[in-house]
Amino acid sequence: MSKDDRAVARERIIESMEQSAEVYGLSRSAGRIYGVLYFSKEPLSIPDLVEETGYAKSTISNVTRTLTRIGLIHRRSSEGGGRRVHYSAEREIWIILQDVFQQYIQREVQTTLRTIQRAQAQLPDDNETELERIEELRETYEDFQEIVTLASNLTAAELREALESYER
Amino acid sequence: MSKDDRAVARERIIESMEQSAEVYGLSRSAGRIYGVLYFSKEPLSIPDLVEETGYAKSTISNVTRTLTRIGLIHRRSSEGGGRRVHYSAEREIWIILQDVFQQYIQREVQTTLRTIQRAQAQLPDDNETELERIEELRETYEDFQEIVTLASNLTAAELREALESYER
DNA sequence: TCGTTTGTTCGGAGTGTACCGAACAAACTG
DNA sequence: CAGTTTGTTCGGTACACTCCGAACAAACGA
Repeated sequence: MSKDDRAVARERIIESMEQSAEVYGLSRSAGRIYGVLYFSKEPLSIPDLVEETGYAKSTISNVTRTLTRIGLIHRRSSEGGGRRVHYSAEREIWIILQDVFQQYIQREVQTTLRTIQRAQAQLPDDNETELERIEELRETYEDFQEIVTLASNLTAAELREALESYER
Repeated sequence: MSKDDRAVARERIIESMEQSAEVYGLSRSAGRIYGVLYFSKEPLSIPDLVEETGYAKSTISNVTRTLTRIGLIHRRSSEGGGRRVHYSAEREIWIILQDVFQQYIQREVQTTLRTIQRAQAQLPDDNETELERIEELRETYEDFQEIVTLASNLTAAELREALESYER
C-alpha cells in the first residue's frame, strides 16, 4: 500500500536477483544493478546507478560492460548524441536464458563433443573398456546437443507446450 | 592405436571434464577425480585416486565427499566389509544433470517465485509500473517452474523426442 | 579557454576458495 | 600388542575475484 511497502517488496526481489546472479556465475553487484534497471521506468546513466546502488563508479562501469556483453542489459547513447550513456534492462528473461545457454552450455557441449570425436577417430577398435566408455559419452553428448539446439529455437511458452503435450 | 595414444585421448576427455566441472560450480579437482573414476574398470579407493590424480589425500577425501553428496559418484564399503572405501562414477550423465537441476535451478526458481508472490500479496493494485513489472516476472517464473518440473520427469531420449515431435 | 561531468583503466585491500601437509582416529596385519 | 594402512579434520598458503578509490581521457558548459 504505502510507498514504503512497495520499496520493501522491490528490495526483496532485487535481493533475490542478487542471489540468482551468483548461481549463474555473476557477482552480486551484477544482480543488483540488473534489478534496479529492471524496475526503473526510464534508462539510467552510470551516475544514476551509483546513486541507486551505492556501488563505486568503477564497479558500475565494469559490471555494466559485462552485463551488456552477455545481453542482460542494453546500452544506449543518450538522445542528445553526447557522451552520456544510458542502460536499460532486457526484460525478456527467456531470451537472456537462451543466450546464457548458447554461450555457456552449448559451447561447452560442443567442444566436449569435438574432443570426444577426435579422440575416437584416433583410436582403432580393439575392444576395450575405455573405448566403450568413450562411445557411451559420445552418444549422451549428441543427445544433449540436439536437445539444446531444439530448445533454443523455442519460446518459453512453446517449450512448455511441447512438454505438456508430449505423451510417453 | 598404441597404449600411449589411448592415454592421450583419455587425458583430453578428462581435461574437458575438468572444464565442465568449473561450469557447474565445482572445482577442477572434482572434474578430474570424476573423470578418472569414469574410465576406471573397477572402483577405486582413496589411495588409488591419490596415485592416479596426484592430489593430496585430504583433497581426495573432501572432494569425494561432495561428489558423493551430489550423486556424481557412489561410495561403496569394500567387499571385505572393512574400513576401506571404494568409489565408482555414476555413468548416467542425464541423471546427474537432472539432480543438479533439481538442486540448483529448481530450488532457485521456487524461492524466487515465492518471494515474488509474497511481494505481490502485500501490494494493493494501484496500477503502477512496478506492479506490472512484478506481475511480468511472476508469469515468467511460473513458466520456468512448469518447464523444469516437466523436464525433470523425462529421460534424455524422451525429452529429445518431445522436442523433435513438437509442431509449432 | 578553464572548470565540470561522465566513463574507463589501473593498482590495491579484503575475502573466499582450492589445495596441501600434518595431526589424528580407526581398523587391519604381523 | 606394536606397526601399518586408511580415511577425516584442521590450520595454513596461494590464488582468484569483487569491489574500491585514484588517476586519467573525453566531452560538455561557462
